[in-house]
Amino acid sequence: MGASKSESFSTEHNEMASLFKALSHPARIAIVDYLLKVDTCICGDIVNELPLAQPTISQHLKELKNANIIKGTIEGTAICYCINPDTIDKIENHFGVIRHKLKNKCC
Amino acid sequence: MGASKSESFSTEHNEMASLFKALSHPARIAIVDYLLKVDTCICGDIVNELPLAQPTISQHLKELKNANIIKGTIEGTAICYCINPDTIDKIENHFGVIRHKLKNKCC
DNA sequence: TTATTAAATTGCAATATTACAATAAAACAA
DNA sequence: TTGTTTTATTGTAATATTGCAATTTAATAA
Repeated sequence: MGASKSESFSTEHNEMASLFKALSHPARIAIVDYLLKVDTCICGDIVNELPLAQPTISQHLKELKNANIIKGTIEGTAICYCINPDTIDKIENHFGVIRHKLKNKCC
Repeated sequence: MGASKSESFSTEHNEMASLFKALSHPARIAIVDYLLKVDTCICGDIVNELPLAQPTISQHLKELKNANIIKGTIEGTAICYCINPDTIDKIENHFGVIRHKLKNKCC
């Protein structure tokens, strides 16, 4: 068909897939990387940093926000985006579990 | 347009995005999960485990293989798939770096 | 050789994603 | 109020992904 059969999979599997989908575009990886580089949380200049138009950046930010990977705080006219450490921990932990399960295996 | 402007981003950013894209579908998360559950590396019954047709599973396995998340070994008529620990380490390390960089920040 | 079994490939339809021009909305300044 | 700045939304075109029936390939067995 074309639509992914998400209803056939567990909530857990769908949630992890959604998190990874949010990170599955180089622009969104670059945005996360940029947010880590900038000391102050002042944002909006992400548009100046990346070679994409403002609506495109806005769309990518929305997806990162929906996935809880970043948070946005309104500061006057601007919006201050920053990374949500909880979600980073969640993903890192997922791989920690995988690595742990792998320990008892050969291949 | 529609195509992602991957040439505008660094190799590093594109590589990480590719890894996450490979994990951005619940069926592929479920495959990885299943490979972790099964003691012996005997595979092919992934098709019996998941509610998807054989060609669809084959396609998902191909994507996981291309991303180096799993490896396939030919065993007679069957193919034995298993997880590539190196790639898991690589991804986990990526989040380790992020978490480390986050330590020196507030939000 | 002819089955049989397991997995990959092809072709196609349905749906999703990406990118951006144009526009709108929201907050503030003059 | 009118302007300015910043971000979001809408609409649309190009491209990518998903899923599967039908078929093919590859390895082995009879």
